[in-house]
Amino acid sequence: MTVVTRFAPSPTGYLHIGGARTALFNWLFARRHGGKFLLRIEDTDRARSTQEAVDALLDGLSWLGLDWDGEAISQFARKDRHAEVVHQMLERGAAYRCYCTPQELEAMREEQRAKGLQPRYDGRWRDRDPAEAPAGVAPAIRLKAPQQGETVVHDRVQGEVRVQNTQLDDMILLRSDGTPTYLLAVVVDDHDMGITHVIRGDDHLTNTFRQLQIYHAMGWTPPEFAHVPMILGADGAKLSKRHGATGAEQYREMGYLPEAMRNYLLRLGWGHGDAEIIPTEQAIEWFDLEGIGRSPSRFDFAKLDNLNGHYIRQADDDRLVALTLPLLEKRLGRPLSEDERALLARALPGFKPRVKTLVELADGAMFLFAKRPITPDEKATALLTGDGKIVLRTLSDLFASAKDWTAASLEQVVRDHAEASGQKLGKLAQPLRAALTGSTVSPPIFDVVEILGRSETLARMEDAEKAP
RNA sequence: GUCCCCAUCGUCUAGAGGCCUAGGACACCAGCCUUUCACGUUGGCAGCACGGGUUCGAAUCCCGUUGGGGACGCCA
Repeated sequence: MTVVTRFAPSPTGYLHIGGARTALFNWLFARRHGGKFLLRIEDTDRARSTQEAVDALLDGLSWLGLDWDGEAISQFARKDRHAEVVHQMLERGAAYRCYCTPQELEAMREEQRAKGLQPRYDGRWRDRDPAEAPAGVAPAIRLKAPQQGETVVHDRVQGEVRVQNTQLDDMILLRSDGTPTYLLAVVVDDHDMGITHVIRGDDHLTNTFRQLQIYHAMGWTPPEFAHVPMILGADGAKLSKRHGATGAEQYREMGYLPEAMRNYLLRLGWGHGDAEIIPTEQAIEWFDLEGIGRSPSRFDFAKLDNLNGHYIRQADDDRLVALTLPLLEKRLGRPLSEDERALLARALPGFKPRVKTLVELADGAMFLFAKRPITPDEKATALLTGDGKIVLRTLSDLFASAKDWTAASLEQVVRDHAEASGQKLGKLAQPLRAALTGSTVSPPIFDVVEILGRSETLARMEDAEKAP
């Protein structure tokens, strides 16, 4: 049997990070088994389902590198088929018409709650003669659910989960306006699309009982289910806007690499022995449902940062330049020239091991393009007084007469001077760093000197000397 | 409120009754490396929620308590 999985988000305007992990698991499982990964947009709520909202979803998935097979399917477009199935159920006596008004149902629920009961439809139209139907009321169609026994979900993550059928009521399948409800649409679509494995958030676990009843009523074979525990915020509460970034594209903006996100999301709720760094190729080889944990996990930025730093170090230089370019241009408010791009490319290796995100990379590289005189930060300024100025004067002279402008030879010049004058190298390097980068933290300073070039270096040193 | 699920270091996890003196990773602390900060490397801190069982033996099985999460719509 060929594996067919799906990701079925409703368009909320962005790809929720929990949804992203669900999509990743489905994608991985399909790729692992040489199956298909389908995408279905649950767009039956017309108000929310704008084109922008759908595009945001697709963008998020594309960024994460989760490619789906075939065209994305619109659930809304399938509403006639959903209605058709409900009418089949009506014909075979598995469903019935309910003429209750929303007000009547609300009153009923209110009464039940007052008695401390679980609010449930009491089945008042289940066996009632349709001839008693009030005139002018369009009926909703409900499932004639079993009233005895129990419904059991054999879940690949949660195990065997059972509920008494008395806990479930006769759910609405088709609204009085003829549109299908979510529970029904999902089942029909999953069946028609040939989905073999439904991997989704465990907020759907209790929905599964009702969906199973629909499968049974139609005589369809249900797919395998795997309900993945949810992702919580650092404080253990359900992940929400309050926790900051909930959308995948926000992570892109914060400078995370898609491969780092994939690795992080994979390890959040799934494990394979002691493996931590799991590139996607390896993940496809290893991914299984057995490795999914059963308890909810908390989102941890520190670990994401660590992973992102790792993947930045691994990343190809040209790619990093391309990704950082727009961030720099936004900061500078102008495009980078060819020369400046080359400068960035040469400086990149120095930044790679010291940044966790592309944003940090862009921030760190800004000094390269700053207009003279640069503005040193507080700590750097402190290094550029008294002794610092003397150091710069001396180094300026040494550099000015240097015949070979390379990091190695310039470093040798400074080292020789340090030794001759009995000073520690750091004593000389720090004022230099402050003068050239405006900071006390930077890539190796002689690399910076080489990359900046003779004239810019000497000019910045002079600026710092002259500064009050 | 009713029903369902869950419970190992601060966080993510390994653990399928004896391989557990509970392992790894992140974070944190210290040493080394070093021109800064990182990277790298060495070491350290830190956990089986609690209470009962079952068993020769329990982090692992059972029950309860507590705590957390989810579901209860003519939303998805």
